[in-house]
Amino acid sequence: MRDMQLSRLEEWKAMGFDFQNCPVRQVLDHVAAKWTSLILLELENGPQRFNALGRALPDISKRMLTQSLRDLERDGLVAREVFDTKPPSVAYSLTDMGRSFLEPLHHMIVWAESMMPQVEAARAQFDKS
Amino acid sequence: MRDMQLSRLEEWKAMGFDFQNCPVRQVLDHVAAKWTSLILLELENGPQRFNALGRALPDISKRMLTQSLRDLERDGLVAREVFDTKPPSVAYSLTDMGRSFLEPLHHMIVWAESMMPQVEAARAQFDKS
DNA sequence: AATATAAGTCTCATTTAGAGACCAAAATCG
DNA sequence: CGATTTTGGTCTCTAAATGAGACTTATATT
Repeated sequence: MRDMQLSRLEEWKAMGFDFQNCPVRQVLDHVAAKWTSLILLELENGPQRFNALGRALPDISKRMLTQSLRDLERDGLVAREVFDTKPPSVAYSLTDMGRSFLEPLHHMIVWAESMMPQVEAARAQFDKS
Repeated sequence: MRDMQLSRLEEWKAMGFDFQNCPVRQVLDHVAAKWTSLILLELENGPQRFNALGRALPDISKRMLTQSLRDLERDGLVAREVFDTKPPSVAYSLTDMGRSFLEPLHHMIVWAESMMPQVEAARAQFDKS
C-alpha cells in the first residue's frame, strides 16, 4: 500500500512515533506467531522437555518449535534449562512473565469458546451466498 | 514432527477431539492472522472505507487488506456495506460480535504495554550472551 | 488533457513455514 | 553383541503465505 496519502503517517513520524517498534504490534506479532500461544498454554501444565512439547503439539515442526521457543526465551516468557544427563536434556518452563501472559490469553480463549457457535453460523451464512 | 509417540493424540482422537477444528486454535489463528486485530482496532474508531483503512494501516498490502476483511466478514466480526455512489464506495464496520472481541484484545494490549520494558530488558540480556 | 479516486484483482517476487534427513553418544531391546 | 531408540537440535529442499505493484472502469478534479 504505497499509494497512500501519507498524511497520517507523516503526522505520526512527526510525533516521533516509531511504527515498527509499536508495542501493540510487537505483542500482536507475538500472539500472531501462530505457535507461541499454544506453547505457552502447553507449558501451563508444568515444565516440559523439547520432545515432549513436540508430542503435545503434534502439528508443529521441529524447526518451528525450536524457533518459537527461542523467541519466547528471548522475550523472557520461557526459561530454558539444560540438564547434564546423557544425552543432555533440556526443560522449558514458564517465567513469571510468561505465566502473567496466560491471563489475557485465557480471556481470548473464553471469548473464542463462547462465540464459536455465532462464528460458525456467520460462516455458514457467508458461504452459502 | 512425525516421530511422536502418538499416545496423547490418539487419546484425543479416541475422545472425539477434532484437532483441526479446535475452537481455541481457530481464534488464535484469527488473532494470529497478523492483520485482523489491527483492522478491528482501527474500526473501533468508527466505520471506514477500504482505502481509508489502507491509509490507516500503511504497511498492509491491498491484497492482504482485502483478504483480511473478507475473513473478518465471513466470521461475522465485520460488516461490509456498499454505497451506490460514483464510483461505488464500500464501508466496513464492526458488528456486535466484532466489538465484543475488542474487550479481550484490549486485555492483551494492556498486558503488552505494561510488560514492554521487561521484554526489552529480557531481549537485551539474551542478545548480549 | 492529464491525473486522481473508488475498491478491488492479478501476477510475479520474496519471505516464511513445513517435511524430513542427519548428527553423536548413550541406553535399551532382542 | 548388533540394531534401534532417545536426547535436542540443525540443515536443506519444497510448499505455502505474503508483499509490491500494474491494471481496471467510470467519474471528478486540476
